[in-house]
Amino acid sequence: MDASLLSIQPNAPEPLYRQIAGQIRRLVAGGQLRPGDALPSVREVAGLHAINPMTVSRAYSQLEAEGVLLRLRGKGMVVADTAAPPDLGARWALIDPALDALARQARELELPAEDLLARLQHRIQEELP
Amino acid sequence: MDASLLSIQPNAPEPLYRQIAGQIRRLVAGGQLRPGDALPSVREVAGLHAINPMTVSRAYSQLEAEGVLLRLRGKGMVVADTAAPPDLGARWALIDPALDALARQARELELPAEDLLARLQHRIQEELP
Amino acid sequence: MDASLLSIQPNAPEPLYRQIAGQIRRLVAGGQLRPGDALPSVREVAGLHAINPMTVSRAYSQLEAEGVLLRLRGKGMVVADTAAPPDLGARWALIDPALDALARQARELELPAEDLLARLQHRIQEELP
Amino acid sequence: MDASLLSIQPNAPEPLYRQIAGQIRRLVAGGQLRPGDALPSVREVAGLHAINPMTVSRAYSQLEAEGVLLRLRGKGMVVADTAAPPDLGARWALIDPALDALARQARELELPAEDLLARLQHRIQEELP
DNA sequence: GTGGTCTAGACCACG
DNA sequence: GTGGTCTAGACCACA
Repeated sequence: MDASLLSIQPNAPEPLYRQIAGQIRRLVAGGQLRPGDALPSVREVAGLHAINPMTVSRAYSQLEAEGVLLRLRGKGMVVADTAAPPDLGARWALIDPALDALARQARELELPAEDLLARLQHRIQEELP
Repeated sequence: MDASLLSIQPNAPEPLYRQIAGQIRRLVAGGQLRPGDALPSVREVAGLHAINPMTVSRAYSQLEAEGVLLRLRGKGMVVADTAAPPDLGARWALIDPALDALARQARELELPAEDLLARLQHRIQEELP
Repeated sequence: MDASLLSIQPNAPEPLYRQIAGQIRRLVAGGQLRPGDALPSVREVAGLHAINPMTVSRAYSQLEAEGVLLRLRGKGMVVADTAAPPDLGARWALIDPALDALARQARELELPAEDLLARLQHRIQEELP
Repeated sequence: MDASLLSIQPNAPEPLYRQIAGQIRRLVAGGQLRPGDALPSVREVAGLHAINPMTVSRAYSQLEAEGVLLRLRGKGMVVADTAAPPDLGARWALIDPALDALARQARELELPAEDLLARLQHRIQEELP
């Protein structure tokens, strides 16, 4: 996996280490990262995104505690063989809070569902920077 | 406005005061709360949701500083006359971060856009508890 | 719970934060810390043992992730209600690795079991500093 | 000495090289390895346990520096003649940290000393895999 | 008052 | 080369 695939937003309210952990967790759950795949080294991610190595390490450690990643001593982190295989239910569960938040906000703002869905579709399909 | 309309989730990662402020901000932007409308008292909200009154007060103060609410001495908080009128662009801007987060997560999880849109539509239209 | 009950050995091979986490985990499993009991604040433990607050915080965070502790916002950490009640099997499981290591080392050193048991009994019953 | 006598646990928290060094140190102190006895080659140990040869070499080098092992050119490592003869005090000293850790953990878990001693006795006497 | 996050930098452990 | 641990210190978020 390439370190540049991670998207870090320093000004977001979500802490950096949780942004990283969340992305990797979803990439594993979605099957874009498979058991055995190597992750970019702590120093590589930290250097590329100009953040502290400890911040990256914290994300990795948390995922290791969850069983998502495995630490190969002296070699780095890989996706664990024991990581749950992509399971549709689990994937929906991971996105559910965000879905819920969006729906609630749309109701509060009285934004028409039709327009919201159109915007979301466009946002999903657009090319990434 | 009735205090019970606020939805507070103590275990969510989003801080309580920001949950409260965000909801009120969106209800005003969406037109469900109009200039002059009274807000429930700090005590009422705090008592109903079993949270610290200071937390509610902090949300109100922040909205007052933004010009969304007005503190009427002896009468409590009301929606300010100077609050920006419901503006479609502003409303979309308020929901944009959530929209963006959802789209990104869906891509990472490789969830089909079609299913996501269907779920969102259902979630928006369902009755609230 | 009193911060002075924690025993920190800076020169042990086991990292400080894991020493702390392990002790609390065992005190909860053994019933000496019960659900709802408050833990000493990060700053208190750090100050008393002359270690960095972050080190203590790391132990607490890990136990929170395990479900042993609960973070009461603005009030500190308490033993979680959902923490497993003292279970004899679980307690033996927690001590099993140490038991195993001791037995193996005794065999390698060809130390007589009788003497080892006598020493252990004495060590368990002796007064603590 | 046969390489298969070494017990290596890759997932234990104790580093591999220290597992190896500790075992050999204890076998020498206990008299199961005597001065002049040959040790299995680095390659043999590494191959059998599927670990990095450098890890084995590091353990050997450390023991050589301690005076426990001697590097005979062309013949491999042997137990040094100058290795301290089995001394009862030294043997107890080697096991003391483990004894201490076990006692402390038992107290924290409030496990009865009687049961602990019984389990330990059973564990010492049982056959090894 | 509480805990959380992040940084910069040092040093260690491991392969 | 890899990750881990710890520190000192700054600043934030929350109640």
